Amino acid sequence: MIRKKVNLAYITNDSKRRGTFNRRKNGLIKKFDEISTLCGIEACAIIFSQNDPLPEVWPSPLGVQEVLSRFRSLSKMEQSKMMLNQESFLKQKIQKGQEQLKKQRNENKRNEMTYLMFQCLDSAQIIYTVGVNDLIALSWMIDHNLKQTERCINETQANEVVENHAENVIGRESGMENNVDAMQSEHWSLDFTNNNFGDVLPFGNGDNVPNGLWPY
Amino acid sequence: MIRKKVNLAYITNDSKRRGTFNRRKNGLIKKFDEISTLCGIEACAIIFSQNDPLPEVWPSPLGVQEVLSRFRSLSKMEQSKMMLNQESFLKQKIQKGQEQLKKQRNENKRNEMTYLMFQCLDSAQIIYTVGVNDLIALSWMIDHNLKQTERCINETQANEVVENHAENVIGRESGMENNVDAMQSEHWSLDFTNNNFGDVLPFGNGDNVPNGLWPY
DNA sequence: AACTATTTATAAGA
DNA sequence: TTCTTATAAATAGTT
Repeated sequence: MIRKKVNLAYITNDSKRRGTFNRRKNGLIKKFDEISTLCGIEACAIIFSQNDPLPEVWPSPLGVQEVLSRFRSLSKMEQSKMMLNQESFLKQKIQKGQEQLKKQRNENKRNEMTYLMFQCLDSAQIIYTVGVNDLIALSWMIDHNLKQTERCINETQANEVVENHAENVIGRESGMENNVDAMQSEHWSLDFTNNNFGDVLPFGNGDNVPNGLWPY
Repeated sequence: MIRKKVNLAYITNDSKRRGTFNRRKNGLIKKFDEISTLCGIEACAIIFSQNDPLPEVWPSPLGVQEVLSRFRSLSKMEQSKMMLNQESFLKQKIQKGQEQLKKQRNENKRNEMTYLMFQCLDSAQIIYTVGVNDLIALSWMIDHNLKQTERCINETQANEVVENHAENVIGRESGMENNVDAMQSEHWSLDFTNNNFGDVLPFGNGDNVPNGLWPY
């Protein structure tokens, strides 16, 4: 059974590599069968193994010849266009990768801060080994969470008032509001309008968090 | 979200087909990247879409050219060998498919009969719309299940006698045995040594069920 | 080759 | 188009 994600690197163990090659080659060929059936397209694949001089081909030696002749019949213009496509494709891929990296860093940071926050709540004291930057981020996050909580409460209050047309719930709600006020007044707060986390955490915008990336 | 297994047939809806094509093409290319990284092999793929005259290629237009020249440099002998490989490969595939079909039919029959059996237990009467062949199969299955149950009970009895070194459990066990005897004597039974289900249900062997296919 | 715990791919919806 | 999510399919490591 699979015990972990595959490590995407050359498999040095010979028998493992052979096994993986065979399994994945079969999977690949099955996928070719499927896409050509589902989408009615022409395609071909040639896969050399490390040992066998004869390659595995799809759909068949003759089918490969047919696709190859269509491929070779592409005009020079089309071929150079294909090159350009390839180039822009690669650039696009790189850009996409960078965006995903940024996103992932953001999520990692968020998870770290959440963990830290719960650690603090647990031990009821700040963890002294974290750096000042993380403390700032943590504080910002607590601040943000509080504001969000308050917004939630206000919305709930507004809805309940509308739904009930009555005064008998106002007392309880006011109590909740007061609790939040108390929490906020006790909360250690910093000014986050200037910081140097722009690349990882989209601070510096107050609550105008761009791209929905941060904090939730 | 996926609601059912993909129906492996040409997708007539244009936009769905395009979507599926793009998704699967990307998956395919990812798999090529992976197998070549993991196993360090040479391979190439050319995938024409239905609309675009330019195909998608992997690993790149130049990479394709390299693999193609290696492919073309195969000797005539190697090429004909490849053809033969293809032929035996297809034969093997057909045989495998037929075996799986047989297996699946067997399992389907088994499930049907189990369902029918529970229907009968539920309504306490035979379902009159089933054919005589199914009734025979059903009866055989009930017969087999009873025998198996009896074997289980005998084994349990033997084990308990060994484990307890005592006589105070024999009474209960004898009672159970008697119940089974009673069930069997009331059970409508047929002779199954001759029938015409050989292809789907491996009857005709008494309890010598071949290949572990039937009944469980 | 068969099994199975997991990971990965992916169809449909938002 | 991209993201989400439920589900199907692939597959790594074992037997």
